[in-house]
Amino acid sequence: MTKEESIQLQINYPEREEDVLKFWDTIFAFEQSLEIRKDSSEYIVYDGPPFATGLPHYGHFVSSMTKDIIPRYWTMQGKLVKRRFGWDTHGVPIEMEVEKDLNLKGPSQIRKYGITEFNEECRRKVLRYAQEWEHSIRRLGRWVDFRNNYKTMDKPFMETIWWLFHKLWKKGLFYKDFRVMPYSWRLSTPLSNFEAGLDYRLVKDLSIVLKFKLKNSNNTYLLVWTTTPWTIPANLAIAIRRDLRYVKVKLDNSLDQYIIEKTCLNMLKTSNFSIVETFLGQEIEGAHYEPIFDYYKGGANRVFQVIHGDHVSTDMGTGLVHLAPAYGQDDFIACKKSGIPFWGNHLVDEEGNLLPLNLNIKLAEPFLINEFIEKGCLYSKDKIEHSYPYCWRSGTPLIYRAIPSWFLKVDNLKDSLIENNKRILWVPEDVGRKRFGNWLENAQDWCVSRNRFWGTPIPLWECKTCQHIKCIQSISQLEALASRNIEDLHPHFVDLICFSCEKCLGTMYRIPEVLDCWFESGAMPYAQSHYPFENSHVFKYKFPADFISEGLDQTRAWFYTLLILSTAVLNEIPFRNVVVSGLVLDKNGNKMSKSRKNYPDPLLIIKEYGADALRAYFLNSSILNSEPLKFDEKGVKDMKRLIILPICNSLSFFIQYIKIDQCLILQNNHLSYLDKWILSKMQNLILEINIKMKRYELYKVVSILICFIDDLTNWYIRRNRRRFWREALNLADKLDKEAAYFTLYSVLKSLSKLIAPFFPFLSEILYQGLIDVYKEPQDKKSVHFCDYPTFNSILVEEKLETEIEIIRKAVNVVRILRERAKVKVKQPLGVLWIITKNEQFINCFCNHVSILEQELNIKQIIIQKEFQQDITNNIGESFDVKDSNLNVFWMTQEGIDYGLLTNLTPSLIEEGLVRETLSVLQKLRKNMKLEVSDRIMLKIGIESEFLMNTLKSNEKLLKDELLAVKILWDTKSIVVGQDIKIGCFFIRAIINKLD
RNA sequence: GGGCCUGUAGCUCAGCUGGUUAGAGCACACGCCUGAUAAGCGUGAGGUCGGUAGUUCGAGUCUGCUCGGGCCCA
Repeated sequence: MTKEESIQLQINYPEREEDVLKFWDTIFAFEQSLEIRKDSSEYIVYDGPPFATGLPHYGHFVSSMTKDIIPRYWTMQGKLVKRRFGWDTHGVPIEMEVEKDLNLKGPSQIRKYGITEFNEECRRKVLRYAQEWEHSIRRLGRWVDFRNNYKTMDKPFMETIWWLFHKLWKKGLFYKDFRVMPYSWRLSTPLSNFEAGLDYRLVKDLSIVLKFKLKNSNNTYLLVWTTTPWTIPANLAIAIRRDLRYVKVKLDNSLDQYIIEKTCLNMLKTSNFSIVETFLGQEIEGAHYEPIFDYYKGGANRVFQVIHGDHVSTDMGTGLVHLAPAYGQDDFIACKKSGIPFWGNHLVDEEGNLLPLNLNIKLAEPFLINEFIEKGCLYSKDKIEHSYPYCWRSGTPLIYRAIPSWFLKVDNLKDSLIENNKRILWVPEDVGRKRFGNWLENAQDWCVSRNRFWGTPIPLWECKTCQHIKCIQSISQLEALASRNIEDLHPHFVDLICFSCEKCLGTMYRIPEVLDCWFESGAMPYAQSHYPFENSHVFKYKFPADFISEGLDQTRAWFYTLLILSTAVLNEIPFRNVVVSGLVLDKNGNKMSKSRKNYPDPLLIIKEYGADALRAYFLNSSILNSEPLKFDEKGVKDMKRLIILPICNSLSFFIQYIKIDQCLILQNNHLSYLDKWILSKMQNLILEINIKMKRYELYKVVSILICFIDDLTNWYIRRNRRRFWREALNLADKLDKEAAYFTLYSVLKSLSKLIAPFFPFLSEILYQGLIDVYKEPQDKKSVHFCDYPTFNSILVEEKLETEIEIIRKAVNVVRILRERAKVKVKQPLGVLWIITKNEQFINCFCNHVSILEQELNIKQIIIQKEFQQDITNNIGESFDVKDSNLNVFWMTQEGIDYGLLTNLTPSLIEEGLVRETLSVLQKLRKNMKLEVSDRIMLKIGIESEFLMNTLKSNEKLLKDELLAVKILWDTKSIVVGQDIKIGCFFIRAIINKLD
């Protein structure tokens, strides 16, 4: 590698990554990495399937990275880690998109258009970004099998879903009930909660307070608040909260007494009243009242009474809330808890007509108000402004409506869910213990049916005659019943199939609902292998997963459905370890949004800084500890600077000199103490990273790595440069040089393997660069085929590490002293006193006195227990201690006093000038982009006779250091060029490269 | 409305079980170093640790309340 090439490596690093991609292709690296572990035990990872209806965003990059690091790590640990990509293909997003594309509004139009055509359109469109996904994920460096992928719409996948459904059906875990859902009366269809959130508008609505007469009292009324008068005919109960304080008030000018929550008294239109009684809500719980309408009279035992409702608040209204379980989610839940059922006869039809009046609910409101007035039960009428959901397709206000639905009983699973969850390692712990734990504690039955078209049909056939229900568990079973082949399991195929009822010989039709697509992703461990129809013998090796990782938003989604299904079917945990990632926000902490374009294209970021820089950025944040990340391009740039470039530079440094030295014998018999030190540091790094990885604390890895890189580049390499370049004139020098090469080579080699899981490209570049110059017998074609480095305690030198730490601190202190004294490091100084009573420190400084002298450019270092002002050594010209004023700067740190003598002697000044000149001329060499081994001819022009003499008397040194074959001395004015400042003098210099 | 997370320097964040004078990186200013490094190192300025009330000899840390931000659920 030439200098030019090494610069290329840094500047075009992202292009080098692309070379690596090509290299991997040519050697079939991913396939090969699996092949070499084919006889090993498996480490199982599951891929949570994403939707390919949009391009991958940063969140996907984060989880793709995580799902790459962990498999790479465990592969290098000797496991076989198969990685299969999965696609989610069913659900609301794709149906909505296709509806828009085909300009269809709602189910009736879809039916008219044709479910077959609609579903086939969904099938065509759902994977249209799959290519882009594959490209992005490949560019990120993730190794995953796209070819052998699974899709939730595949026939085998869907068949397993049926089998699973049947299994739970047999256990009696499904039941039919109502679920209150957002409902568009304009389109006559329930909407998903997601769709309901699409169009919230600020609107003015009626806000009325009604009087409900308490039973068995002549004049006591409950004051009940509502903003939906049209639901009053469907009233079944009134909710209070047990813990709130209610009052009974008596109006001054009336015999009426009203019950209202104490802090809601301002809802009374008058202040002329007196409080008769104060009591807790629980005291009127169970009280019966007289309904305003009698549509539901006699419908059930427990109707028309006061019950507890968790949702009752005092912010608005009266603290008493009207409940119509058919038309409100809270209403339904509160009633269900109190044993008040909704039995299915609606007062509002599917088009939104209030049946008793045969008028649309909104148009009916004025008539209802009149009726309230006539019945004498309207207490007050107002308008309030609030936000209310509208139908995103038709623009009409949504209502809530009880829809017949199928539920999975979670209640009897709850204890097992909680127990099983304790066996899962969550990162971070709190998400599992608290967030997920609490969610499990309060787990509600899961509504698994959806009123949609593009999904896995619920495999239930119902007899039109006797309502008998049959659950189908396999394609062959259905084929037998239908006496024909079934090519596909989507509704537009299987809904055509009916057969005769085994009970009454009536005809059985499939129920219209499809399954919640979360059921499908939760069933992915079984369905991806078409278990148990195929692969049943290997399933036990594929379950549970050792590892999964997704975003925090999956707590109640994928993580939950995986656990529910595995608990229900096998009473097993579905995964042993899970890393929960946070959300990627834009630079300012806002949600990233495609339409606002408030973030840079991920592929452009990769093109600019490299995939490994992006990976390092994510890895270094706490996003893998579930915390949100404000994405900032600058952070990616920093990672390139702190990790990518130093490692590239270390490699090019090594290669540069080893190429010059040509013959190289790697040996380790003459290691210097710094060699031992960096090797020891490397062992610690190996140990720490392995610990973090086994705890799945990925977010702690990068900071440890950055410290090591600093040790390597800013101390080991910098301190040892001379060992690499100096000519080895005798055997000792030669052995020393070899030791240096050996050390740096082996450290970089270990580093390449160590970082391979995290930075697959950088590690490959490093590894290939190393084996290109020297190949060891155990070397592999790719770094990713290697075993992960293991900790070797024999190489650990604790005492040495401590000593170097002390020395580095001392160097820093004295640098500060120099700065305060305003003396550059280039200017040699005579004496440094280090005063300490600590024996350990004294030993340490004595052991490494030469390193201090070099680092600090000081002639004599005096280490003492007490300060004694005797300068015994000759430091060029001896100081006249008695006559001259010693100028000493002092500083104390950690019990050590440092005293820096700043008096300059002529010889010190001379040496400083020479160093200054050398530095300036080296810079000139560098600016000319000379190779480090290029010989030059130097022409130098100097005005000052003093400087001229000084430099001339150091001519040999100048020639050696600058690789100058010849130096021509001249007066400054003769030499063409810019003035260069040396101390208080000026020179000019011209460098000519010799061939 | 509920659960969880979060609030520390201009920005991004460390600060474990309470314990001297609250740290790092970026940015800024100044300086230094360089025979790999389009790099690196040092110094400086900058904070009533969201607010408040408590517990304590002692609170950024624990508790209550409160304000702001986020995610999920309703």
